[in-house]
Amino acid sequence: MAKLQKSIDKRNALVKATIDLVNNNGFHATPMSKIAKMANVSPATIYLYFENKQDLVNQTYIDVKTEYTKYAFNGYDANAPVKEAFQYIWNRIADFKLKQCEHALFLAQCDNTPMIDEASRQEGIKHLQPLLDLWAKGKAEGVIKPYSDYILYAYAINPLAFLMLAQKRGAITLDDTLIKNAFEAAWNSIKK
Amino acid sequence: MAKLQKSIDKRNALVKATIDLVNNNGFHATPMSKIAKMANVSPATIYLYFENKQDLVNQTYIDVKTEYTKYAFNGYDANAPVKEAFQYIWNRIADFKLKQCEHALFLAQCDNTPMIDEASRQEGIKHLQPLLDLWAKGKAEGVIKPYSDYILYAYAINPLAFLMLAQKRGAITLDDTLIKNAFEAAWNSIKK
DNA sequence: GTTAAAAAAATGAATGTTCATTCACTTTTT
DNA sequence: AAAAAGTGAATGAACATTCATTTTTTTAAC
Repeated sequence: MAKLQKSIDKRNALVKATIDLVNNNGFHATPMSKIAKMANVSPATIYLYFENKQDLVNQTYIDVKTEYTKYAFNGYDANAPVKEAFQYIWNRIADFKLKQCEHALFLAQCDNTPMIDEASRQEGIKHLQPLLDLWAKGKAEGVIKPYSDYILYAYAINPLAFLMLAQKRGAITLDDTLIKNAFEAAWNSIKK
Repeated sequence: MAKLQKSIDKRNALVKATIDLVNNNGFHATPMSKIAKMANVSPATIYLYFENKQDLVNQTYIDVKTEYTKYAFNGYDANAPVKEAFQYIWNRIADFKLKQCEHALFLAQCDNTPMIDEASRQEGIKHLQPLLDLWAKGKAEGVIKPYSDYILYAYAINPLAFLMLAQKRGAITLDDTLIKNAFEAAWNSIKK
């Protein structure tokens, strides 16, 4: 009850500031005081919304992961043919990483770092279920190679993270042609 | 002169401790005092070998990256046919990530984090030149798709990093079959 | 070879700073 | 006027780095 009365805007500002600062400096190099300043609140206020710094970053991770997967599966038709369905999800994911680059980078940092609690990491994985279901269906139909989900993910989805990073560092520019090529490569590496 | 007299063993112990602790706690959560303790030296001794903490981690990154690429290209014949040559390098890289898992994880963390100086990152990239040369040759011969090096890397090499991470977290076990499949997927995604 | 003085390397204990978190108080909302 | 939300200024712990000494190694004279 008390919690619901608190301004959701403030929580959002804190989460946003956390993403921004952690992206640019890393978790341990972003002081609570800076997060507070960027969110225009007092440091003490953070503790009204989050237990402590670890909780703040865990919740931020879950928030962003949820946003990511919601976007990825938004409008997705689980009954469409496998390739079509996969292409839909893949494009949504690419789109997310292109448009919400900062959020995607934050997730990459969380996933490659001991920054997040194991529990939160597990929690984050669950959100991908629809994609795993699609792969199961594709394997059953003999359309997709009988690899484990991890292999499929490593070959069909994860490369996008690398491309985002390369773009962020100014090494490439992700235009439509490049994305189209990347999808073909992704599909080819998992289709039977 | 003075520098050469200092024990190379101590430097190595410090680098090793850094890898271990940064892997498990992240850069900013590993105090110099712990690195010193693990390397069996005094905190002050670190400053005889490295300018400061940032320098220590930069040098560690370069060290590991050098070791990685040396291993990857060891015994490599640049005149072999493209697929064969690529398979050789790919297998060496997979081998490295399997056998030197901790080092591979350290590199992944450095590459996805604002932990390393941009200069050291650039320095690290140079070491991959032989692979880029091979791709250029492959493209010229029409054996490899005309994608940028970043795309090729994203699809053919980077997935290995994801698989290592999955293994480290206990989600999969990388056996020979799995590696063989992964190579086929890698090659298929870049071959013309 | 032995030895002692000089140089180099190594150290444990400061030093000063930064930071997460708390607290006593104020402002806003109900 | 009571409750909730918010605050700026402590508090105390952790940490990177430095410093005054000590230990080890090197040098070279005998």
